Amino acid sequence: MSTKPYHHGNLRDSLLDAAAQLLAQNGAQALTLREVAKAAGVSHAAPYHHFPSREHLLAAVAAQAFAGLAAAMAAADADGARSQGLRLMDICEVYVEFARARPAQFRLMFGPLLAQKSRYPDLKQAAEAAFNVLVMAATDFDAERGPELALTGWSLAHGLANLAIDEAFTDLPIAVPAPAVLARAMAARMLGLQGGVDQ
Amino acid sequence: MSTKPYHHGNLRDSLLDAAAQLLAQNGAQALTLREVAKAAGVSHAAPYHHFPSREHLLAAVAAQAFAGLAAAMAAADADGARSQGLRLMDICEVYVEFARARPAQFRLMFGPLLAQKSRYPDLKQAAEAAFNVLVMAATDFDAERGPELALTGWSLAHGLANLAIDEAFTDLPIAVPAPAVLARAMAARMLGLQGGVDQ
DNA sequence: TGTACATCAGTGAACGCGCGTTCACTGATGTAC
DNA sequence: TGTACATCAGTGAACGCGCGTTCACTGATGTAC
Repeated sequence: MSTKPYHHGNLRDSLLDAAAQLLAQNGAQALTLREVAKAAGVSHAAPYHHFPSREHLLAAVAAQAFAGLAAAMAAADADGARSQGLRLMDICEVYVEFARARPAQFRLMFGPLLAQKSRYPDLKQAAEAAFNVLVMAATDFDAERGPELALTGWSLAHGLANLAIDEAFTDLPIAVPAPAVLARAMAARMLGLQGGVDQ
Repeated sequence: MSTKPYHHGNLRDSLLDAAAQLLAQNGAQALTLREVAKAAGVSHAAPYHHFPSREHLLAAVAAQAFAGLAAAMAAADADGARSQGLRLMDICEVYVEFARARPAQFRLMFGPLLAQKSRYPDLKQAAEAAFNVLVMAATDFDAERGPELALTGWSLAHGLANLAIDEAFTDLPIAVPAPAVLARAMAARMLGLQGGVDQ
């Protein structure tokens, strides 16, 4: 494996991996096709055999990220030992922590660059699958108000996530708990629960 | 005034105006110093007599935008005929509508480009002033839980605003009310009010 | 009121840079017979 | 099993582009005396 074959064999996946890693390091702005190709060990024109343009590559990276977010939320929802309310709080916390752990991915997923998701069917499908995890969990909690709760919880977690990764909470004139704590407390209040962290 | 004097007289303000307009049209990404200078009717090197760099110009634009947001929120809070709860709902609605009316400005204000606001004291001050409007309104509603309510309301409105301008609500498998309606309903639920739009 | 002169606010040419994308090409692979 | 050949997946040079920034300059302004 130390020799470098002319044909890579799995270049598409290698490019995606390299892009995801560069994205995490430098942000979407600085993610250039040439750097991705270099990180994958191929010439800078090679990616064009696998992606029609830089934006298509970014869309594929975003789709993978949505799959990861959906899996993390589904895992939080699957812990059957906890009440459905606590599971929803878990989901919100997972959402916020996902953003904090991968801020550049998170911005790419929801940001303006890929706003027209209908241009990338795989991306659109992945985004909807993630949202559906939340809708179903909220419907399990309250069959009637499910969609409304999902929208509210999403807004809450999304706002918190964005404010946290954009450093809006630093140097604020009031005391601000850690994002994960905030996420649970806000979710609890939204659900009409007592709002404690450990119940 | 139709003649063009060698000395502009008020170029700094003209550049800010031109930048704000170009920002609204094309987004921060496409806002180049050269375009701003052209829109203001000067050569592309002239801005350097007023701003040390492109980023400083953007920071000044963002500071102005924060002042506008603070003023809009303060106006919503100043309607003394309404209960403090309704005023908080107004503030949330104003926040979301501000984002929808000026999405590029909104992204610039909170986005990663200007995340380190301490590098731009005027910007930092303007951002804090806007936040303080919300904190004070929340404290008027509930003296003890003021800061907590402000953080929750901010997250809610911020998430809603971002999701709305990033088109996350289009083509969703569930019905989604208009952002302004959502903002009021979510704020009402957060405050423990009955949640109607007109009360 | 004039005048010398420092300072300020413009101009326009030029620099270096890295980017996305295209192109003709070449080496490797797979398959029909 | 061989062989001819189409197809695929790379290479590396080149293109055009627009950007932020720098620089020497020049015209306008203001002020001390």
